[in-house]
Amino acid sequence: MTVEMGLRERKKAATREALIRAAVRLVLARGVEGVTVEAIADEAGVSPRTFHNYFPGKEEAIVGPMVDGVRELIDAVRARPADEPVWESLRHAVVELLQSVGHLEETIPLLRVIKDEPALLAWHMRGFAELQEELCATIAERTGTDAKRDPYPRLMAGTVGLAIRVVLDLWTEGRTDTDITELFEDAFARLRAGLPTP
Amino acid sequence: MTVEMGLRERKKAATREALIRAAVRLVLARGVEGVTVEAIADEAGVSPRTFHNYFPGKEEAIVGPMVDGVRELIDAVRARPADEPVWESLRHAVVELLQSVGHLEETIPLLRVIKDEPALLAWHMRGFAELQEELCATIAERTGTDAKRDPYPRLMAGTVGLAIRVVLDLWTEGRTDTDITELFEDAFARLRAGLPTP
DNA sequence: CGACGAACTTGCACAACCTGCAAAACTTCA
DNA sequence: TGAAGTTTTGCAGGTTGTGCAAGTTCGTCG
Repeated sequence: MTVEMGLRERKKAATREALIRAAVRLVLARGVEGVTVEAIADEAGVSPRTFHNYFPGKEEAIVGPMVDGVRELIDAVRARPADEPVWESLRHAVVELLQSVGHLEETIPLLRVIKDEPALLAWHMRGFAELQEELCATIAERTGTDAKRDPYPRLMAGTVGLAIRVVLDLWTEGRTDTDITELFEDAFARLRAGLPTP
Repeated sequence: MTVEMGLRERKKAATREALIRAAVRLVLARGVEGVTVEAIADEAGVSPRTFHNYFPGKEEAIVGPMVDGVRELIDAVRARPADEPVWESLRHAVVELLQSVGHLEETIPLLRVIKDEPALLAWHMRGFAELQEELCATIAERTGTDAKRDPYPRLMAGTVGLAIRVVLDLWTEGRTDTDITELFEDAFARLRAGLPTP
């Protein structure tokens, strides 16, 4: 995947990474209101102006990890064998993603902060919307449907997004001790079955 | 519904309404970037400071109509007979809402602007997230499930939200000439059937 | 190697945003 | 009418986000 990036692009990626890390760390420590763009830039060792070359605002940087995760999911779906049923491709890709989630100790508090802060939640949701749009395109491609007219690929993409979101929510609230993968499999299966009353 | 509000509250509601109208009109005319809070406040006949007493930023005002629509949906669901199956209550409530949508000529362009502007899309999606949370509570109440542990009410609320969003998207892009209500019924039915391949 | 062109960083300036605070205007109720 | 409570408004001040131009670093070709 990471094929021979020149020093230039490596540096750029590193800066982006550093900014995201700094943003997340500071927000977890001081809360969203207690963090300024200047502080994040400082922590990452660049000027505030440079921060704005990477992100329009601090929200985008904080939500950064999620957006990156989204990219991975899309790639994972694309990497599945082309003759596999779409449902299965999606299920496998999500499970892979959930199992490879690092920083669990950091992810949960971050999700909590996001949920509590309207501005963060907004950008987080937008990230999901983006995911669904790309997923939709991928699905349409696979199934040979027309994403512009047929509701099918959109509904499918939305269903996957929904399952992920619900599982993440439940998991974040910590009311369940079930494994997150299992939680997802359950939710996904229910949706595939038309959500029968339990 | 509007039960005997004193002059005070009526004025407040009117101001809010005026601000939303002003915001939407200006945005449709000049685009998001071309509109300042000051201009919106001017158009509505109040001071900029007053604008901020009602909305934290212009995004919230622009997305206002959608949020209000959400409230109506929740009320409509609550108004359905308690012994009706939840699926049916939801379906009826949404259909009622879709049929009572006024300002069609204004709604479509507004949705387009929202879709194109990241900041607006973000707040719009957040509005939907709010909807789903409230819907979830209502559904949990109806079905006697525990929204904190059981994925069921969340999945159901999410499914409804998904159907609405997909239909709105398709409709906004204007690629279809199907009636929006019919579009929704179709999407909803598919989801209830577990989204079979067409 | 060396030097040129492209890309990235930075400071500066500026307009807009948003919030707290206190004074003024208005509504409510007795 | 007058007291109590609510809303509007101006002001002050910190934060945000972007365009521009100058400086710096990287890639490449002679």
